[in-house]
Amino acid sequence: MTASSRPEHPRLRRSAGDRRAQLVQIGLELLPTTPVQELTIDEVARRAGISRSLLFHYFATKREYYTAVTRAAADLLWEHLLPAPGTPAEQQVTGMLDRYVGWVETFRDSHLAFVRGAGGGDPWVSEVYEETRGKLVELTLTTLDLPDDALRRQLVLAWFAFAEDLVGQWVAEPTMSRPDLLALLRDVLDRLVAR
Amino acid sequence: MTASSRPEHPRLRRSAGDRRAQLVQIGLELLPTTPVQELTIDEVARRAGISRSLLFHYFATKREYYTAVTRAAADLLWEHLLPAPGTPAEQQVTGMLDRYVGWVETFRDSHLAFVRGAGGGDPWVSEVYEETRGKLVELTLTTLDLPDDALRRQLVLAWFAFAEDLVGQWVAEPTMSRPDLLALLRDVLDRLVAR
DNA sequence: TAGCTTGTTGAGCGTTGCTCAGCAAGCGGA
DNA sequence: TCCGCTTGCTGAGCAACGCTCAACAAGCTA
Repeated sequence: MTASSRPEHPRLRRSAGDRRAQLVQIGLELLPTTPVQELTIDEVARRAGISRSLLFHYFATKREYYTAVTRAAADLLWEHLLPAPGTPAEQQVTGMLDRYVGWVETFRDSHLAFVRGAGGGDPWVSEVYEETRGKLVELTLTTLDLPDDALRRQLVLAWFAFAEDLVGQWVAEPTMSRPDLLALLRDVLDRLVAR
Repeated sequence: MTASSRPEHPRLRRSAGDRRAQLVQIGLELLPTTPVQELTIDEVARRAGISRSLLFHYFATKREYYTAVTRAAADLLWEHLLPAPGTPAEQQVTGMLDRYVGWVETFRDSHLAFVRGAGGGDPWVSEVYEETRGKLVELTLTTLDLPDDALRRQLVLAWFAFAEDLVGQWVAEPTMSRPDLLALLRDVLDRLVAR
C-alpha cells in the first residue's frame, strides 16, 4: 500500500499532470506482478482512488494507457543503462552490460514480461520496445567506434536477443560467475562485429 | 470460408475426438491473423457452427483451448524441422536451418506471434514454447555430435534467440541472399559451441 | 457572489469468459 | 417398436471488463 492507493476521505482534486503521472506510476508498480496488457482499468482506478471514468479521461483507451506505462518503463531502462558522462570509452560497453545484468537481476519477472510481452501481438507495445532496442544498438556501435552499417546493426540487434536470452537463463539459474557471464557476452559481441 | 465454417442446416453431431480436432484446427487457421490469446470463443464457435457452451465442454477454460492450439502449432513446427531419416549428419543442421527459415518466410506474422507471444506473460503458452526449444537444442547438439553439457545448452538456447531475431529481421527486409543468411547463422553457431 | 473551466463521478451499454439446467441424437436391449 | 441410457449439444443468464455520456462540483477569476 503506497500513499497513492489510500482513498482520501475528502475528494481530492489533482492537476492533470499529477493525475497522469500518478496513473502511470501505479502501472509501473503493478508491472512486476502483471503483464502490461492484463492490467485492468478497475484495479488501477481503485488504487488511485478514482472512478474508472476518470482514467478514460486521461487515456482514451486501455491500450493508450498501458502503452504509456510501457514507454515509462522503457525510459527508466534507458536512463539506467546510459553511461555516466565522462566514462572512458573503453569501459562504457562493459558498464552498460553490467548495469543491464543488474537491471534484470533486480526486476526479473517484470523485465522478462516487458521484453517478451513486447512482441506479444501488440504493435503499440512492441514499437516502444523496438525503439529502445534501436537506440541501444546505435549507442553501442557509437561507443565501440564502429561504422553504423546495415549488417552490423542487424548483428547487434540479434546479439541483444542473444544477450537477453542468456541473461534470462543466468538469472534463473546462475551457472557461472557474474564476471564470466559479462566476459562471455562481451566476447561474443566483439567477434560478431569485428568481421 | 472452409467447410468447417459452414453452418449445417440439420444439427450435426460429431464424435468427441472429431470435434476437438476441428476446434483446434480452426484455432490454427486463425493463428496467422490473430495472436493466440486474442482468439475469442465466440469467433471460434461461430466458425465451427456450434454454441459457445460446447467449446467449454471440450476445453474447460479459454486458456486451455489456446494452449492446445499452441501445442498443435509447436508440433507442426517440430515435425517440419525434423531431418528426414537417412540424411547425412553433415547436412542435418543446415537442412533444419533452411527449413526453419522457410517456415518463418511462409508464416511470418503468425510465427513471430507464436515465438514472441510465447513469453508474453502466459506461463502455459511459454511452457509449450520452451519445451519445443529444448527439444530442438537437444537435437542440434546430438546432430553436431557435441556433448550435452550445461554451458553448451545455454549457448545454443541463446543462439536460437539470436537466430529467431536475425531471421525475423531478414524476412522483414532481406538485406542479404538467403544462402548468406544460412551461412552466417551456421558460422555463428559453430563458433559458439566450438569453444 | 457569479460564472467559467475542468477535474470528476455514476449509471449504464456491449462484449466476452464461463456456468448450469436441461434438451435431443443415436445406440442397445427387450 | 418402444424404452432408456449415454453423451453431444444448446440457451439463458451472470460477472467482469472496456468504454460512453450526461451531469456534478472544486477551485480559480472577475
